[in-house]
Amino acid sequence: MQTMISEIAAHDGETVTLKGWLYNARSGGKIRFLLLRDGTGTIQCVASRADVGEETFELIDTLTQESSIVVTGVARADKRAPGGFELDVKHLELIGRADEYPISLKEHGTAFLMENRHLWVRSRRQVAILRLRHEIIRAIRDFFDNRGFTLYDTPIFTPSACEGTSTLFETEYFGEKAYLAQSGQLYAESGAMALGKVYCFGPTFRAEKSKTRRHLIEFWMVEPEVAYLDLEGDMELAEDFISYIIERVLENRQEELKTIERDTAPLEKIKKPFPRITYTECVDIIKKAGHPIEWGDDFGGDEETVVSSQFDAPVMVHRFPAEIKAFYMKSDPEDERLALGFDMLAPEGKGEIIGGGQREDDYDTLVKKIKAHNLPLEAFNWYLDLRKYGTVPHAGFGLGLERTVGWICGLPHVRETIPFPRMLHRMKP
RNA sequence: UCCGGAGUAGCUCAAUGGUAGAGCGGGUGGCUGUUAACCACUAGGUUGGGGGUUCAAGUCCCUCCUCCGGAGCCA
Repeated sequence: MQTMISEIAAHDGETVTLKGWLYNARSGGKIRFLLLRDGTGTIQCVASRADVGEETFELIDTLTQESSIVVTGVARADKRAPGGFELDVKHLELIGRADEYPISLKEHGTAFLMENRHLWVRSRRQVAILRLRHEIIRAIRDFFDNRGFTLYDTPIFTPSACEGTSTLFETEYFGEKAYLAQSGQLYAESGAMALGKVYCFGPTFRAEKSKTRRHLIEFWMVEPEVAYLDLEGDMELAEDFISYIIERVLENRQEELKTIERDTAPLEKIKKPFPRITYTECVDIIKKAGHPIEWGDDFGGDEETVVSSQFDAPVMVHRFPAEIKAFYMKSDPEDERLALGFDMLAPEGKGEIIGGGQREDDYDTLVKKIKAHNLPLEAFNWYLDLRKYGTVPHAGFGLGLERTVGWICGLPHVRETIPFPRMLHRMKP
């Protein structure tokens, strides 16, 4: 029977079998220290010539880093051991001898680590980050599932753009042009009219030549869409959503946060309600900070940081100029120049993690907006049907998973938040 | 795509235009409590590719490639 290293404390004094990989080895004259990892943790195994016998002792001296081994021995609490417990080895079996492992315990450059991403994921830090990603995904699903949302999977092959602005990956679909989805939103809107409250959650693709610490070419996005919801309700939903994710991570993943040396104080400070400020107020804040900006300009990374650094919690900026926002956004009835949309900016200068808002629900207005954005009307016939057959006010948003993971983990770059990041000019391994 | 920086041993980095080096990793040996162990010895190089200047180029010039950082666009 196999015992996982994370559960070793429950087996103090017992004989257990651990299965894993050799992380590091140190030797004394007649004693060997083997650091074993199994994906749940690491433990120091101690082997003496007298305990394991001549043959096994010599085998141990030939073990290379990352060789897979099965070790049986007695678990024992020991202050000298990293992790508090160690294993007195009785038997050791070599499963697969590793070739010279490229990733040593010393420092490496980013390029080298990215080229060896398939091996890099074994390292302690990467394991912790991937577990945090998993926790965040589970929290996302639980949040919506517990609130009566239905998962509504949207297609990845799509016949046309949903926003004219971003660049799409073009591919071929049995002789027809097809594009990889850059958002599931328009399809999710059809789900809201069928099921009331839905969300889609999947990979999305943007062929933008973006080369920054916040961009991936392929990234995961969760997009809720709710019938009979307005902008204010949408912002409340987003605020509850983010609060829930943070709460879950702090509750379940202290160990991993410690491993990656994340200071949790900024996360613990996050409490509802989140600040809500209008785009127009934002422009004033940015101007006062000495950045040149005019009403009507979109925010760059620096501008976002100026705004978000003024608050402990994520800040929601709403009512952007309609001109710089997508065609499907509803205009503010109190000021037609404004769109009923919002962005949520993460604290600590991590930038936009959510974009969303209320959708245009009037048929004629939507047709005008599609035309004004120079988009082909016929591609949106099905979408316009949603306004033709029982239109209702509705709203939703999209959350970028990798940016959220990067923020919560306190990482400077999103490339470590997904097992195999697809970036500009990098598709290997 | 634009602006900046960098490519030297498996990895991280040194080397005034004048004989390419260290630490780690690998190999061999030593050590009974190591914590990225330590000590000794040892192997390991077309200095990113191509062209040029020079008596002489890792070093200077041109060009291409790759990577890193930033900008724009966006989640």
